[in-house]
Amino acid sequence: MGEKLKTKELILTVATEVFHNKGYTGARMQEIADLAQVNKAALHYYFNSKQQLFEVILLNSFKNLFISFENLAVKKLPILDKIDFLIDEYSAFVRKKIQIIKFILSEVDKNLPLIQTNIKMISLENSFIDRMYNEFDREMKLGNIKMINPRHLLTNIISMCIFPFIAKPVIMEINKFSTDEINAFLDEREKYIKQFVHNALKI
Amino acid sequence: MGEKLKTKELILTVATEVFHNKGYTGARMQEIADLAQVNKAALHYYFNSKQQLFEVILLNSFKNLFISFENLAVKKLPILDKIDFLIDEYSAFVRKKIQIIKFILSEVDKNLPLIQTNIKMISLENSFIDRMYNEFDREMKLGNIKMINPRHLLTNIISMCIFPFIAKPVIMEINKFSTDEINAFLDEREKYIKQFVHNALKI
DNA sequence: GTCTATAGGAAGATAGAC
DNA sequence: GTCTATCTTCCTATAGAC
Repeated sequence: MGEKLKTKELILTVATEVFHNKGYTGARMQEIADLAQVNKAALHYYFNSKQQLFEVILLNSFKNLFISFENLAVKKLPILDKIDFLIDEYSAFVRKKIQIIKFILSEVDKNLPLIQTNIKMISLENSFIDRMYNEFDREMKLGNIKMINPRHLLTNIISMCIFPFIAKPVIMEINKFSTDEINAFLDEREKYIKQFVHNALKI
Repeated sequence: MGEKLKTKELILTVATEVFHNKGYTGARMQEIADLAQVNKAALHYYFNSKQQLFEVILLNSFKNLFISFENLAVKKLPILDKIDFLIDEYSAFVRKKIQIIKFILSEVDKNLPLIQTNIKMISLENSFIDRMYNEFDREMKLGNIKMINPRHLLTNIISMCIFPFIAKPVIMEINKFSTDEINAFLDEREKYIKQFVHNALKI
């Protein structure tokens, strides 16, 4: 039984890799079987169909992304320092999980009902997001930062942290960057995002 | 001869639609033929292979996106008003071209050499982007707005305008928005992006 | 230039031996 | 539980008639 669980998890691991890299329509059951060093029949034995295997992986990926997000350490810091900390955490997160983020963004549209019916399993009571909104609200009312809709503030920060990594090759072409230059540009972004957000929020 | 050109362009039009919606691996030559009301053989007669048809469409799409970007009206306005104008233009642009933007972002990675060898055909001398950078520089030196690396400033603005539309369903789930709520949220974003950028740049 | 017919192969899925 | 062999369907591409 130990061995059996191992096989199923091995398939899931390599299938995750393949789906993340190729997307649903680009993924091939044969490639997954080869990488897992099992036969195609084993894939169907454990997961019934490509669609069902994919759904397991999409939901896992979505949950992982959510949980990573939720588990961002929330140190007790002055609000602007905390925002700096968040920008560092988001940026590190994006660098590490860029492939999953791209996968989710490209597949989520066609599978929204699936995600919506399964999302409730993820506890979202008093979530990290809600706590951030509350904290933004409190600090604004205390007069520590400028007034701004907290949801748009967080959306702005996340957009600035994630989008350039998704659009890396396009930004590269627009700016006529070499490979070294685009990488240096992405590396220095945290500094400029922090500066930008500070300027936007400081009273 | 008139009719022949028409057929080729008809195929190109419907193929563009299909590739934009399904991506390369999801697109089917049969579907393109059906929508164009021609036979599959006609597709190969005009474009030789799926790959070559795709490459024509990817390059066209990339050029169109570039050109739309370049052709943004550059009215003579005070810098902060001009930035407001740009945010409006970018947002309208994203709303109209979201499908192309997603297509480019998902396909550009695997086809970077193709794009790089063909990008030179697009004139980029004294481009819109470069003129914006120069204008940002000038206004900063004049003391009209705060100092910030112009490339990061433009990247910040574009990220805030585009990313929420790409991540629409994810933002919807994170915020527990209904369909109406997420649409209202996206509609009101321009206002908050402008406010945010103003706060970040005003001396 | 456009069609029918079909080649040739790859894909997902299943039956049945072990 | 894992395999080989095979089915069926689908896909890209081509040959050849008109």
